[in-house]
Amino acid sequence: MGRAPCCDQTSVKRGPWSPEEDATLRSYLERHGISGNWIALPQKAGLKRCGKSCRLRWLNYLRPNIKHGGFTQEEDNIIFSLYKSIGSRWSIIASQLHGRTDNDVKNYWNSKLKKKILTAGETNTRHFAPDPTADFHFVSPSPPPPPQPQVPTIKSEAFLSSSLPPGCFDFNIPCILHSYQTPPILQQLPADVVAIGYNTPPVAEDASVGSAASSSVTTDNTGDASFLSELESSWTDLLLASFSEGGHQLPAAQEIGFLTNGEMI
DNA sequence: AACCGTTCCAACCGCATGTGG
DNA sequence: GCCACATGCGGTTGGAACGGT
Repeated sequence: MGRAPCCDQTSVKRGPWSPEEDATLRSYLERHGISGNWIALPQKAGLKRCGKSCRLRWLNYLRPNIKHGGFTQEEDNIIFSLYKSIGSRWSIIASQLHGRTDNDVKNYWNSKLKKKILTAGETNTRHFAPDPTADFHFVSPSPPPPPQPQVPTIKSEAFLSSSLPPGCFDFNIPCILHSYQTPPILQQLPADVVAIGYNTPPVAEDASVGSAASSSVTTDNTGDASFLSELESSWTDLLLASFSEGGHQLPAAQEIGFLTNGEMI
């Protein structure tokens, strides 16, 4: 006995949507909005479609400001960076790209971008068509180089979170970006560090700095590092974690350690 | 022109998660 | 806390379009 279908499969139309159906759905939603019940919508709108199908059609195709096809290099970079960090969380990835749907991003990844990256990998390209003007550059998943010798911070610059890819922050806060050649000395971190991490052997097993078993060190000013626990340890991951945690109580100013196997992103 | 393989994308399916009673 | 239902999400599929032979 399988799962019960969400609607009567015999009385609903399936397959491609006709222009008339699109117009009916669009017109209904423009008049009534998405009032919270997709299941009841088809009947109210006079459509012989499953509610889930209506929802999908609206979200992926009819919704205003949807972009189709023509992904830019910058979008490629963002998709790859996020995929590398969080995997196939298409809705999250899509939320970082204005006007893109999860379905679109997923299709694009499966049909084009994955092959593009594999091709780039075969040619042993360290960087995948980096865009020098982009805020966010992608680093190909090549094996990490040997650990670097301990040297102090080599670069520090201020930036606004709004200069990061769209959606990373829903608010605009000043940040200070430090680049390290090696993991920072934890004891010297300022009190308002939100998240730090490194991808070399951990130096401390301490409740305030997270789990050594994950090969990462995390901390935040709220004392709650759990939101980072499932992420793989790399500075890229931690940067994204910090930026995607809009619900966290972030201080007015942040310091975020940032290391990518010795490379700046 | 006909056939065949490939690509691309809209749509479906079913599980996971959220929410209200 | 439990249950039922709605919604969200990611994997998969079907078929149209396209290109090569």
